[in-house]
Order: sequence, then structure tokens, then C-alpha cells
Amino acid sequence: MVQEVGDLNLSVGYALKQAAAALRTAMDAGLRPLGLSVSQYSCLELLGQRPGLSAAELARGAFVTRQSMHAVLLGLEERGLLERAATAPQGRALPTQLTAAGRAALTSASRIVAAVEQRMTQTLTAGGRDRLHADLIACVAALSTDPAEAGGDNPSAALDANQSALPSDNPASALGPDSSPE
Amino acid sequence: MVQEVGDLNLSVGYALKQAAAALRTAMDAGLRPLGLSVSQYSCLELLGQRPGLSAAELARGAFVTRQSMHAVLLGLEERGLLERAATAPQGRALPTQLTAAGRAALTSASRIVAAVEQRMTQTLTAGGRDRLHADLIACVAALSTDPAEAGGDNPSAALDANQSALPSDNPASALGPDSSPE
DNA sequence: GAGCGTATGTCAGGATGCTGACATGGTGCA
DNA sequence: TGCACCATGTCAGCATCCTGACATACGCTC
Repeated sequence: MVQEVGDLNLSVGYALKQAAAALRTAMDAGLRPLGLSVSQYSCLELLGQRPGLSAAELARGAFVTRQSMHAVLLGLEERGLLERAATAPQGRALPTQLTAAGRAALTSASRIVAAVEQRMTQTLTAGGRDRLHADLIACVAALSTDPAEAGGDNPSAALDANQSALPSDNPASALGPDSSPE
Repeated sequence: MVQEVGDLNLSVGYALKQAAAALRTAMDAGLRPLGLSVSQYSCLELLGQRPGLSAAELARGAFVTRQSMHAVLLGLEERGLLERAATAPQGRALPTQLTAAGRAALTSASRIVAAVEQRMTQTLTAGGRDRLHADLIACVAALSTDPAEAGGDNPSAALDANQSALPSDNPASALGPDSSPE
């Protein structure tokens, strides 16, 4: 009854880890020419889709802690890719926005990342991609609906995929803008 | 033509990252009572399935560099969970094996991880799990069949799911994954 | 046998991310 | 009003992992 992991090659978790590692490596390699790390790109992408996000919100969206995101923000700000409000208009949250240079960098980076993602899913059908996406979201939901996982600076307490944190833009349909090239 | 990422909530890559982060967090939380990190558990699990693996082989299996695995091995060896041959029977590779304590720790850890994985996939059907697994493997294969990604200490150059390193494999599971179109 | 390429183990340094902690600003409640 | 509570920004310390480098051991070719 007490189940163990069994053959790793049959483990969904192992495959998930493997896929995430491969994706990260590919993104890293693709973004390196731009001088961007995956974390930095994630930050830019989030800001591009939702200008004015605070550091803590960005951290949740990128699955890192506030502290890590803080360091990322410092680097990007120093490079002139984003601006942070000097004073908090309300509360302590400092809204962050991309600069023109930041938007330009994001455009290049986003193209690269989209190509990587397209390459990753090239052997799947369009329906297969949606199915995989839905399965992954279901896994996230199943793991996050656990009492023990909530609270604190836990990065996994991130914005879940169809929720409030990114409300402004949810116009796209199931077959988003980047589907079915070819 | 030039595709960008589009809405993050529709991105398979984003969902993959999210799922991997959630899984890692859940595993971390589950393993903490045992005093094991995810990397340490991965190492034990690999050794349990394939005694005598070298550090470099373990590194590939756990998607980290040899150097990182080296540090993990030192820690586990110091805790008496594994033994490394003092001299290389052939080449430079030092075969590594679990001690009795290591096997005991692995049994506990494996149970915990299996429970996490089971929880993660609880909303999927058995066929859905296999499908997800197959899709993930397909993604890994698609990313790794790129010339630019090969070589060096790259952790993503790991043992792919149907290869020599874990001989007991049978990745094409019995339920017939119809989802690998090619 | 000498030379080359590759794989491995190992050390040193640095980048990244996390935990812990503290101060500040907002909110809810007695 | 006062106070507990929570979210945020930020600093300090530590763990993990990576890149770079070097030495060693094997297989291959000449």
C-alpha cells in the first residue's frame, strides 16, 4: 500500500523536472546573447503584460521570493530597462514600469522565448499543447490546494493561472496569438 | 510572423515552470522533516535504482552539474547514507552505493515523494497521467534534439528517458501512449 | 609508444536564490 | 484611539548551483 516512487522513467514528477530543466537551459542559452537571465526575462515579461506591478507581485509571478526579485529589479533598473516609483502612491508597494529600452529588450527576448517554446512543443498537435497546458495547470492546482503549502514568502504561492493577479489582459482565446504558425 | 510569448497564462512554458516550482516546493516541504533536500533525495533515489553509479552519472540524472553533485555526495557520505569506493576500479569513476541507513532514508523519502506526486496528479485519470508523462518526454526530446544545446557540463544533457543509464526502463508504458505523433 | 580527445573527480570563485529579520504602511477589530 | 495582523521593501547571512580550471585515466589514431 505504501507506494514508493518506482522507476524514475515512469515518474511524472521526474519527467516534469526534466522538462523544466531542459526548458530553462534552452531559454538560458537563447537569452544569453541579450545579456538576460531567465529571471530577468520573466520580470520584463510580467511587467510588459501588467505595467505597474510591485516587486512582491512580480516575485509571485516569477516563482521567486521578494528578496530575489528585489535583486533582479536592482539590476534591471541599473541597466535602464525599468523604472520604479521613488515613493509609494499608496501603501508600501512601489509600482514598476518598463522604459523604452526595456520594452525593446522585452520584444527581442519574447521572440526568442516564443521560438524556444514552439520548438519544445513542435511534436505536439495544437490540441496536444492545450491538453498539456491544462494538465499542468491541473497539477499546479492540485498541489496548491493543500493546507501545508500556504503562507509566508513561499514562491509557489504564486498567482495561479486564471486568477486576479493578471486581470487586465485576458482577452485571448484558447488558441492564443502564438499558435499554429508553420 | 515573429511570434512573441503572448499571454503568460496561455503559455505552456509558463505553466511548466509553475508546475515544476510547485512540485519542488511540495517535495521540499515533505522532505524537510527527514533533513533531506530535493537534490539529496534525487541522489538517493538514483542510487537506489542503480547502485554503483558514478558522481558524473548521478549529476546527469539529477539535472545538476558534477560539481553540485560532488557537494551533495560529500554531505550524504558524511551522514553515512552512502559509500564511495576509495579507489577507482576502472577509469576515474568512483562507484557509489547506499548504506543500510541510506536505504532506510530512501524508503521513507520515496514514500513521501510518491505521495506528493500522487497528490499532484490526483485530478488526472490514469490515462491522463500517462499522456502527460508522454507529452513531457516529447518536450524534452524536442528541446534536446537541437545542435546548439549539446556539450559541456550542461545539466540538461541528462540521461534521456529511454537510454542506458537506468536500464530497468520501460518508458513506453503498457497503456499505449497514443499521444506521441510522429 | 606518443599524441589527441573525452570523461571523470576535484578545487576555487562567483552568481543566484532562500531564510531570517526588521521597519514601515495599511486594515480590521475591540 | 489603540493594538493585533498582514503585506511590502530592504538588509544580512547562508545554501545551492554554476562557470572556469586543472589533473588524471581511458580509448582512439598515427
